[in-house]
Amino acid sequence: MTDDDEHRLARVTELAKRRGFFFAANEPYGGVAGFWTYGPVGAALKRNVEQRWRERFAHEEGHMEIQSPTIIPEPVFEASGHLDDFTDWVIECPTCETSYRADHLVEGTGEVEDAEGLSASALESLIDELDISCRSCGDSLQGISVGEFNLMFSTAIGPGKGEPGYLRPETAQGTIVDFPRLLEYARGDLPFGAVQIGPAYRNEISPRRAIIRVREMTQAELELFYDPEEDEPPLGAVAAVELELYPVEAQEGDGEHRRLTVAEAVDGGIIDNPWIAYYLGVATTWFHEIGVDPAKLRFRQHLPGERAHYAADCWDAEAYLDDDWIELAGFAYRTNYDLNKHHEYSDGSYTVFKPYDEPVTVERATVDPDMAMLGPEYGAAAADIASALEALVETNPNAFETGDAVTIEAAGETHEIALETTGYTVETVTESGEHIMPHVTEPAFGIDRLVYTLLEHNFHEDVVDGEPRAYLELPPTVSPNVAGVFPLVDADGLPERARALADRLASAGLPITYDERGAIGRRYRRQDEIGTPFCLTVDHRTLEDDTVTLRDRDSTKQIRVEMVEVPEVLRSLRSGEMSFEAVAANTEAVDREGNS
RNA sequence: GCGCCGAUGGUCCAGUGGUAGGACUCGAGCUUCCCAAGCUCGUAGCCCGGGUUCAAUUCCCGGUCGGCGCACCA
Repeated sequence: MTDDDEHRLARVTELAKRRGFFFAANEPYGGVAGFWTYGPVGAALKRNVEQRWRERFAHEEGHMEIQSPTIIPEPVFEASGHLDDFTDWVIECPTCETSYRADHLVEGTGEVEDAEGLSASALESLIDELDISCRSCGDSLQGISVGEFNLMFSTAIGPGKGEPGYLRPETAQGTIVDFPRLLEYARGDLPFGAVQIGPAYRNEISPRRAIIRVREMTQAELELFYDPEEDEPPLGAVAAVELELYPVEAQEGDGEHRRLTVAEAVDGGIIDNPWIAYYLGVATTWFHEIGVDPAKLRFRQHLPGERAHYAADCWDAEAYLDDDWIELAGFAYRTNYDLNKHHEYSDGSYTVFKPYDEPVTVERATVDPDMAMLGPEYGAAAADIASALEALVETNPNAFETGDAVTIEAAGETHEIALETTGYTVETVTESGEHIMPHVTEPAFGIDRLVYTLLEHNFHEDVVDGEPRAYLELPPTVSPNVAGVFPLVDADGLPERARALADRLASAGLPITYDERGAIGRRYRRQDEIGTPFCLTVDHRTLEDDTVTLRDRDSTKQIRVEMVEVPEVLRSLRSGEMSFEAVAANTEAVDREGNS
């Protein structure tokens, strides 16, 4: 094994730049940190990863896919909590210029819990009162002002100062805010899911490590809306999937991973939310299929203090990359937090009508205050009195059953309201169902990190015929190309035959690349480096019997395939229906010279 | 944001106060003809701005970008 775990980030990044996976954007102008361009093969790889995700998490689950805007007006984020919770309070030591989160400093004294919600001035006075000093140089931070830093990119919508808006920090909010429409398309029925694949933006303080930590990323997020009382995931489908888990109790305890099946994790109470358990099972299988190394994948539960403001529980899928566990996806139980907030802040209704199995008949006390009487009598207080009556009938309908008048407090005074003025009645109503607020469980994937993971986990070096070789062991379902098509030599009419084959494959929708330049070995190596799983070579024997050699990237073995069968063979290799070994089992093997 | 280190062809590096060299890659040709062979030729570079200097890729200052550490990662 010549694989070397040293400096993998540097070597993968070098390969990525040289072969066109990704490179820093806007380089001719010096570039700005955290923005990357996907080159020709990188864009193809990323597109394939997105497509595999779409197939698994939207199509196969029967969910809808939408696209919402990336710019969202401020009120949405006021409701969602991002405006407050996405803002950090920052204080900088004037002596040594170290900056801190002001709320963390205050919390660190043990005097105040949860200082995050405080205002800048409140934090400043606390810092003064508690006489907090710089952890780094020890100088006092008294009298230093607290500034704010919001991780959302702000912008202005429309001319002039415009309406304040932000680039979305997650695709989720765009999906959740349009819940009322989505419910309509789901024909009012729970559970249903809506997915979105697209860009999200975070003004990271410190973008790092190539495309691992960026300011513009692509997310693939699924919002699953369900009734927590009734709806259950199809756990049976993933019950036997083995998960590498790192729950809170392990992180705080022995530090060991727990290897459990989905069923064991649910039954053992390790994973509380069954939907999260279901998606961890689905994701595990999917990660393995697209080329994440199973030995370098785990699911880590968020520690209580680590969770986002909207999450009741959260597990991250983490990949071991560059000597570190890096988050690839988050599986969050968002409860009804977001829907509740939008229900309250917006004009929309974020509830679902759940019919009962049988309609129920109930007696209900109601009031219908006679404003024609109350208005002239009480003037400005009339509206408050009406509200008080409505509140009273809900909390204590008996108050309307005794005597000819009810006594209520409104606008700071006590009033006696005649029973007939209240419009009090007890009616018999038939209720056919109730309005409930769905809960949301959200699998959210960072596509860029996943693409990087595939490169790093599948990067290998070996020796073929005495020459070192670098290759990417990408599964055929995600590799940028499925095959390279070559003439063995640039002579004897072979290029024409090879070109015709390439054209035919391209017409059949197969992503292939044609190359006739340089030595054949060099062409193989070039394809190895971009992860092309197969190469087809037209040689002199092709002219006699219409067969070509099919070379396997990982083993460098070759077999001969009938030219007419090539499109179907490649298609089944691409889709994963057939492995190279399976194809080779019924096919003539050939040696390095292409001979039987 | 802070600190340390770095930035030279497409890639990886060497080097210099008088505008640079190698390896690989890439292109043309010869040769070879199933795993980065060989030969010839060619294309192509000193991150940006300011300062010092007759002269700066080189020295100084600032910035940008990158790596690492700290902080941050809703």
